[in-house]
Amino acid sequence: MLHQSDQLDLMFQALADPGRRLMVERLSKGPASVSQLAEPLDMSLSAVVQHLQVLEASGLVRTEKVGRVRTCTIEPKTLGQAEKWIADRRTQWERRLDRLGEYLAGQSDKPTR
Amino acid sequence: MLHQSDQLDLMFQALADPGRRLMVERLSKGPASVSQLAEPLDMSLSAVVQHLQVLEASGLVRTEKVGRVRTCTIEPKTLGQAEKWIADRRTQWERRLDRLGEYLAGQSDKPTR
DNA sequence: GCTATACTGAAGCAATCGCTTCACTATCTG
DNA sequence: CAGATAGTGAAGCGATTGCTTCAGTATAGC
Repeated sequence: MLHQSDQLDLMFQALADPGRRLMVERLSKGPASVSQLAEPLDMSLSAVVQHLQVLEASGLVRTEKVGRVRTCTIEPKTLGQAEKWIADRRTQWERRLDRLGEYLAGQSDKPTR
Repeated sequence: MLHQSDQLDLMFQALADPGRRLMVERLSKGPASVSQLAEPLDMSLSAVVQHLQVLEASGLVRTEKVGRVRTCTIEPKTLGQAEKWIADRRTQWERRLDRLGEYLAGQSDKPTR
């Protein structure tokens, strides 16, 4: 079983590369073959396949081979997990700021008693 | 000037480490000193400082030194940028699925004419 | 069956990462 | 001033990354 934290490691690591992000951007427009993913990238096909393996291991992309072409699809659920982690931290911070604001407002309503 | 893509590289790279994520989680609850950030982590203070530099370079954390203690704060705006990139990809994919669904529904309304 | 296509796998290699230790510098506190 | 505290900086080192090339396999189309 894969721990939640390890999963996040793999996801963020996968997204930390501009080439891999480009692949994800391409896939968010619809499924694509390996060669289609490789086309805009200035590197060997082997390198692209290695990037693809990183994306697949992270769960961000699912692939299936039919005949000689491997078709790649985005996995929005996994993308959603990364999104949620970030959103949780951000909203936690913002709620803290709100509470702090209320506290300060309370202080100015009731000044040095 | 820092390109948008480079910025995302640094952010996702920064978030790809469990120790650094723990620091961000801690900071989302409120500002902290370097030693406070280090406390739950099983590594030298030097290592923590290095992680902190990664977080700072990514723009996710801002720090300020007063006297001998450096206080670290989260930067929710940067966090929001990473969140937005993910959300954009996910919703783009989901809109595509919706359009596909409508198309298929249209097909079944008007079957093999 | 022959050739082109679409990958696949392994080895190798330079660059970067995530630490460590050790030595050092400020800044409080009594 | 003497010590304790909080962090800084550099060197070093093994592991991981991001490629490359080269050699191979499995389909597809003629």
